[in-house]
Amino acid sequence: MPDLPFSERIAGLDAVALARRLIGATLLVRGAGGTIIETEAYGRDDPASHSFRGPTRRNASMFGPAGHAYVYRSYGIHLCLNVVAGPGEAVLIRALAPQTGIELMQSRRRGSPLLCSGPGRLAEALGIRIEDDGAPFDGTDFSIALPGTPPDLLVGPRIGISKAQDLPWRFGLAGVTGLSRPFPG
DNA sequence: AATAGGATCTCCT
DNA sequence: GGAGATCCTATTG
Repeated sequence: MPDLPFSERIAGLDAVALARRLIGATLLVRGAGGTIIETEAYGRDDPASHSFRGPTRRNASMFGPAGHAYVYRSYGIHLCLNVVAGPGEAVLIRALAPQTGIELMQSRRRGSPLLCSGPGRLAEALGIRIEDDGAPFDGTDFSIALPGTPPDLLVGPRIGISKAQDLPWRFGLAGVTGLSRPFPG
């Protein structure tokens, strides 16, 4: 049984479906990574999404092919890593359970024990660069392996947004440490 | 434990 | 000019 490419395995999923599917997946970026334990979905007609007002230079890759990266600069300082779903839709990767390349990630994080808990920390630990915007998850530099069986999910409202705060579009892996924040409830 | 300020990019009004 | 899908450090209760 040949593996289907990642882009074909997620074809047709909207951001919410992809955000749920990515929990428990293994993300590797140039030899560093781990298990995805926290994601958020951002939709096309979603006031909290960068795509809400249509394409700009920054968000162009959100309107590009599904299964590629959308990397943007946050608050002028940090980078954040997303996986593009349908047109204008993406999934923000907010936390990993580190597994591979831990020493490399520790050195990039300058000894902080919080390696990959939070989108900015995760991007720094993985060595994400702004030039990675638009890169495919095809095994060249970026790869994602989806989990065999669906894990138990935590669901809650998204973090750090001021609009559409009621949507339960944040997802987490149940029973783990390392989430960027606890889930309510 | 909680709060406040700084870093300084991209888009919007 | 101001806000934002953030994080770190310092200071206060």
